[in-house]
Amino acid sequence: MSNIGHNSGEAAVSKKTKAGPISADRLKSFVERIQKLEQEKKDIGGDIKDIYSELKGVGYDAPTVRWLVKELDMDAADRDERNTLRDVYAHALGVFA
Amino acid sequence: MSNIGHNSGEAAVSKKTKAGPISADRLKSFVERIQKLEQEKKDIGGDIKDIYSELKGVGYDAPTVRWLVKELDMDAADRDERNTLRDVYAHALGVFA
Amino acid sequence: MSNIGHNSGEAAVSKKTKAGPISADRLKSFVERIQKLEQEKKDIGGDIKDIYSELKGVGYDAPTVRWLVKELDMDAADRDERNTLRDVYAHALGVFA
Amino acid sequence: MSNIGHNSGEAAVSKKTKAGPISADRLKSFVERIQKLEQEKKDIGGDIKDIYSELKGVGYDAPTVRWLVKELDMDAADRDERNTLRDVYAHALGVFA
DNA sequence: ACACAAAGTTCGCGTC
DNA sequence: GACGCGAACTTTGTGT
Repeated sequence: MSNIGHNSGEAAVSKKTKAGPISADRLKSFVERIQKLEQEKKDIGGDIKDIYSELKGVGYDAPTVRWLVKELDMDAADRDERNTLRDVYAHALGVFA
Repeated sequence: MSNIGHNSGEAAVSKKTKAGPISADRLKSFVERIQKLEQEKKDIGGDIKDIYSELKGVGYDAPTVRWLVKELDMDAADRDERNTLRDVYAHALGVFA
Repeated sequence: MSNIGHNSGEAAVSKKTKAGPISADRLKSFVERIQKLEQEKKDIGGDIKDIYSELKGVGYDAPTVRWLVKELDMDAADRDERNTLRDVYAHALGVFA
Repeated sequence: MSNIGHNSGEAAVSKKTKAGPISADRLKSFVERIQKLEQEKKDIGGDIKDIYSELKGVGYDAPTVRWLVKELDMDAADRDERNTLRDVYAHALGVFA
């Protein structure tokens, strides 16, 4: 078997931990790239939040605008079918007449 | 004032709906600014996801890297105190000895 | 004041860690009560999921039913006002005509 | 039958909307079952929140207890492997030494 | 592998 | 001014 002295700890190792040579430099590079992007994403999130604040400050309703943005983001056909379906179900129950 | 008797629609109106003159143009402007930023944010989210895929492809464990990034994002002092507290509680229960 | 020289570890301790005598028994009791409730909550979640599966199995659309349940859970007046507001905004933008 | 010639809305109907005869009674039954369970779930959620309030009131740190409960819920072996992996990654980066 | 749904965390708001 | 409450966003897990 000639396993003397090396290969220690291979046998019982789960799939995850056996994942290969973990290069610290490579890991560091990945982490830094992610950190950078996370920061940008966070900044944009802040900008969006600012707009909602501003908008609310001049009398608009933020939740409604939020809803608007989401609806506009949807495909028109999908939205129509979804709404049709909702109507069918609501009428079946006799609610929201 | 000639407001006698009708008081048209003011009385029962809730705080939200009375919010003032809703300029369509202004609303449109707000919506578009938000849409633009949301798109950018989404794109960055995609980039981050790509990095995790790449990273996983070369043998790293994504959840662990995610954990790393989050830990690094914390203030060192806060992290230390949090960990100390966790140790105290765990030992109080006699678990994770 | 006679505080010279001892007082070890009191000064720099944050508000959180100074929180008083941590009784292991009491902590254990709290934890167990929470665990029990979490388990029940999880079970109910499973039951709900089963119903959606069943419902889907006989031809209903799960997302739509989900929407229905949520709408029914709302106060009627709130729902009406929300919908009115949405209409106003949507028409202001000239969308979803 | 008087359905000659129009075949109203069958042809272009998507998979979802063609889902079969929607019995209002059956739908109602499903909805009510879900509502009941959702209510119970919500109540339990409230109970759990109460415990955290109580616990905080006598000096315990809620986030730490939350963490404890979650850790206890995990399988011991999984937790160990997760921690090992975290150590490996942290040391690779030379952080949290 | 993608999308949907659930859970946890965090942020803003109203209250005391 | 702080605390508790509620909503919103993010992330994790699951089912297709």
